[in-house]
Amino acid sequence: MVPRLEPDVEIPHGGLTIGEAAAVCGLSVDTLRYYEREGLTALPADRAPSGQRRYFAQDLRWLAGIVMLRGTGMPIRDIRAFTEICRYEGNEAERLAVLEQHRERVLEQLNETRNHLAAIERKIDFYRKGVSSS
Amino acid sequence: MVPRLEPDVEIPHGGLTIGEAAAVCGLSVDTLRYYEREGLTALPADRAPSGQRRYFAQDLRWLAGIVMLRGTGMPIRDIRAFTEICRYEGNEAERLAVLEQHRERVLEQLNETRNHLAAIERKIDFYRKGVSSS
DNA sequence: ATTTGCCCTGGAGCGCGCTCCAGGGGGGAC
DNA sequence: GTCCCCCCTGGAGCGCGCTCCAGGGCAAAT
Repeated sequence: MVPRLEPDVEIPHGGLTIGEAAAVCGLSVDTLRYYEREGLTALPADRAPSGQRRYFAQDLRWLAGIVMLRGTGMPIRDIRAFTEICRYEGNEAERLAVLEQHRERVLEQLNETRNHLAAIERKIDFYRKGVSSS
Repeated sequence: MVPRLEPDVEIPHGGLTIGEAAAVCGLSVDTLRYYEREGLTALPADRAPSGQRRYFAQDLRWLAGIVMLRGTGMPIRDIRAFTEICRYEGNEAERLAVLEQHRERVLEQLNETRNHLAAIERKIDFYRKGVSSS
């Protein structure tokens, strides 16, 4: 299952079920529940009278953010910490610091990947020459 | 411990001990033994008469390759398979195919990371404006 | 009324990639 | 000799991020 972001999805009045929300953000139902248990959601999901979770636009937006952070390798525990500080207002500077620090790590990682990739491409070239000339 | 490649390292006549080799390629001693057990080395490492492993230039070059593949996210089992086919000669085309396929995956992953990163940077900009204007 | 399908919870299980440990063996420095 | 440090093996343990399961419920469709 590939996480993705579907920014303009029609949300019915009663909200989306967990299955629908999962489909929208490209996560599994189990993962969504797991994230909630782990404190990665701003608030526990709303419940229908029957006890089923219901997801609304802001939930999906938050989830999209989590998908980005996870997709760039931020560990669950760090996302939990970030979520934690996002619960209160007035600490935007702190949020900014977390994001900027994460950005640095991602850039480093991107760089390393590019270097490794270059090495792999050198190897590919090597084999291409060998294969084509044989 | 950060994996790295140290292409021109002086190798004494008797080869490097596992600790030295680990230091050179930026892996732990345990990891080196683990890789060998898992069949990620071209051949089991040479042994000194005492039974200790000894690493030579070609071992380090092979390990550097593994570091690149791991560093770009290739799973252990795939590296094992690749190592397997590299044990025989005459299947350079197959090796090439594996590397090219891996290259594709890495490029995809790189792209996704870049997209997520862009989203994170938009968020950063958002907070920067908010923070600086408050 | 029964079937079907998705939902719930708590908790166990799993695949990955190491990492650590116990128990033991050189082998060089002092 | 005796430290001390690094090496060996086999096997257990671990942190992560899910993923799956049992046992049960609601509710719309047939």
